[in-house]
Amino acid sequence: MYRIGELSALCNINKDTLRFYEKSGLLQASARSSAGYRLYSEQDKDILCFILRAKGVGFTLAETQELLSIEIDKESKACSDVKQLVDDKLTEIEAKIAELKCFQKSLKTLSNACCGGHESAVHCTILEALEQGSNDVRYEHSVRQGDQ
Amino acid sequence: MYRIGELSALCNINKDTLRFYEKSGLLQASARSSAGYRLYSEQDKDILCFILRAKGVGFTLAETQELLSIEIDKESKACSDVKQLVDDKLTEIEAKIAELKCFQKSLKTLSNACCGGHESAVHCTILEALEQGSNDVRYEHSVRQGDQ
DNA sequence: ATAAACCTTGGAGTTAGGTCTAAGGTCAAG
DNA sequence: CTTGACCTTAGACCTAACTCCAAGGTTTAT
Ligand SMILES: [Zn+2]
Ligand SMILES: [Zn+2]
Ligand SMILES: [Zn+2]
Ligand SMILES: [Zn+2]
Repeated sequence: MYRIGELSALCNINKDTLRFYEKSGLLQASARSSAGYRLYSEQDKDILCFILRAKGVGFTLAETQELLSIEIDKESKACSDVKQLVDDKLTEIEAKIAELKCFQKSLKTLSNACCGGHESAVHCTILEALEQGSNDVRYEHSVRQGDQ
Repeated sequence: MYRIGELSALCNINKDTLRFYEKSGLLQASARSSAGYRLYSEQDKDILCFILRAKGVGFTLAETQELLSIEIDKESKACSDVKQLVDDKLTEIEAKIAELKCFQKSLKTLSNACCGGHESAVHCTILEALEQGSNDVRYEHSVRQGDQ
């Protein structure tokens, strides 16, 4: 059995996080010492690793909880249940990627149009674009690109 | 001059958000009526649009504040100041995209290995991968892929 | 004159995932 | 028998960007 400090060191996670997971219903220590110290079994450690791996592929704690409840009662659950969680997450992640790529594209356009020099920002195309929301970004200050 | 409800309708934003922006130091109404109602000028509206556009390319309110402080005092600021903000944001966004793509790749691997059928999840490769963290995902249940 | 629709303020609540603090109990070494 | 490292709890605090609420004042229309 591991005490909280041992398990946290072993799995490279904050002790408070472990207590937080307990409070959140993700991971209960399977025993307590006579003094009330949490005692984690090998199986508890395995569950923690499961949680950390789920987190490592992007699942929230609530989703991890769902996965865990399937894991604990595998026999009565189907592959489709598990795959659904993964595929939903994938859809969500892909939507986020799309949004970020949209930001990226806009930012690149802004960055490319700005000379980035030490001239006054009075004619900065970035500021102009944010003022007017125009998409026809023109190059400013008659400076050739490529000096960056 | 616009009252808060007019400006919020015009720019499609919650009135509370406008008050929140004021409290955050982003946008002050340039006048108040005798009854204490906020009165926004055309210029205030322009600043709000600036804020919303900055938000639209991924800037946080704090970053937008920085952009705004440059915008307000353009003469003494340089293009490099503005471009730096954009490029820093771009770097941050690209890091996030990279992280999400990593999640995406892992999730795709998991999804592809799972049959997604109505068999019991006892031998589900997704659960196995999360239990053991193995990367050698094998296909389960001897089911051919492609029936999805 | 009264109801509906508007506005004000301060402050609390939300989500997610922790992180930290205070006040105190326990355990092993020297 | 004391020091230091460890553990306990409840509960506050953090970020970000809102969103909502209560209690009350104002404006406008009928
Ligand atoms: Zn320039
Ligand atoms: Zn510029
Ligand atoms: Zn299967
Ligand atoms: Zn499966």
